[in-house]
Amino acid sequence: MVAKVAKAAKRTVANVARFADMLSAMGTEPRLRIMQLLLKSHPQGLVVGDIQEELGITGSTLSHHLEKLRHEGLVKMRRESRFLWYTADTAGLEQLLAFLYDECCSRNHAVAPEAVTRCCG
Amino acid sequence: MVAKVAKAAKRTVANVARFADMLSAMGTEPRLRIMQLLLKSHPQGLVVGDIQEELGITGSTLSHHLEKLRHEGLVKMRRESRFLWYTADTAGLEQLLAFLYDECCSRNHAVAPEAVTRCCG
DNA sequence: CATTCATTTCGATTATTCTCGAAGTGTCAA
DNA sequence: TTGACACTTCGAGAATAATCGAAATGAATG
Repeated sequence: MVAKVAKAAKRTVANVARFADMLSAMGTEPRLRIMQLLLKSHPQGLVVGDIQEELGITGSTLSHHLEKLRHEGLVKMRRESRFLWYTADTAGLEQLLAFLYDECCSRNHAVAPEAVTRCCG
Repeated sequence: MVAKVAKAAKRTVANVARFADMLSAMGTEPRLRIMQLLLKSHPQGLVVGDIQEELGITGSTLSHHLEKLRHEGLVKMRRESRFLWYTADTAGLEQLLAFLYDECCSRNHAVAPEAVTRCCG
C-alpha cells in the first residue's frame, strides 16, 4: 500500500466554495509558477529568496502570494533559523485534484481518465 | 481505443499563463457550480435559463460568467432556435487536468496518483 | 410586422485583488 | 546589544472583477 487513500471530500456547497478559493489561489501566473517551483523541488521546498529570484518580483508582493497559497492549504511553511522554507501542501493539492478528477471523469465520463493520467502511473 | 490521446501541452511560460487563466475562471463559486452542473448534464448540456434557476442570480451576471468560461475554453455554446445550450468543453478541461496531474503527480510524485484517481477507472 | 421569449450587451457601481515602498519582526553572530 | 539578514506587515494606489437594472438583439409565432 503506497499511500493511504484520502477520505472522499463530499460535494457540499461549502466544499465547492472552498475548492473555488483554491482554484482562484492558483489562478494567477505568479502563484501558479510558485506552485510549479515548489512541486519541482518537493519535498525539500524552497526559501523565499530563491522563489523571489526566480519570479523577479518584490519581496512584499511575493509574501502576499505565499500567504494566500498558505491560507488556501496549497503550501506549507517551516522556519529554519533565519530562513522560511515553503513546500507544496500535498494534502490540499490531493483533495483539489481528486475533486476535479471526480467531477470531470466519473459519472458520465465527460473527460477520459486516461487522457489525464497518460503521463505517469 | 476509447479516446484519442491528447498531445501533451508543453510547460511553456505562455501555457502557464493560459492555465492560470483557466484556473481563475473556475475559481469562483458561481462559475465552479456552473461547471458542475454542465458536467453533470454532459453531453447534452443546459440552457441558460435552467442554470440561472439553479444558481439564483440575474441573467446578465450569469451571462458574464458564461462568457468568461467560454473565453477560457471551459464551456461551449450552441444555439437551438431561441435557446442557447451550454456544455462543458471537454478538450479544454482535459488539457487543464492533464497539466495539473502532470505537475503534481509526475516527477517526484508529490501527490500520489492513486489518491487522485481513486474514484473511477 | 408586431409581439413574445431567451439571452446578451450596455452603463455604471461597488468590491476585490495586485502591487509597491517603507517600516516592523524575528533570528543569529559578533 | 548592536548590526545584518530574511522575511512579513502596513498603508495606499491602481487595475480587475462582480454585480445589477435597463436597453438591445435574435428567433420564432401569431
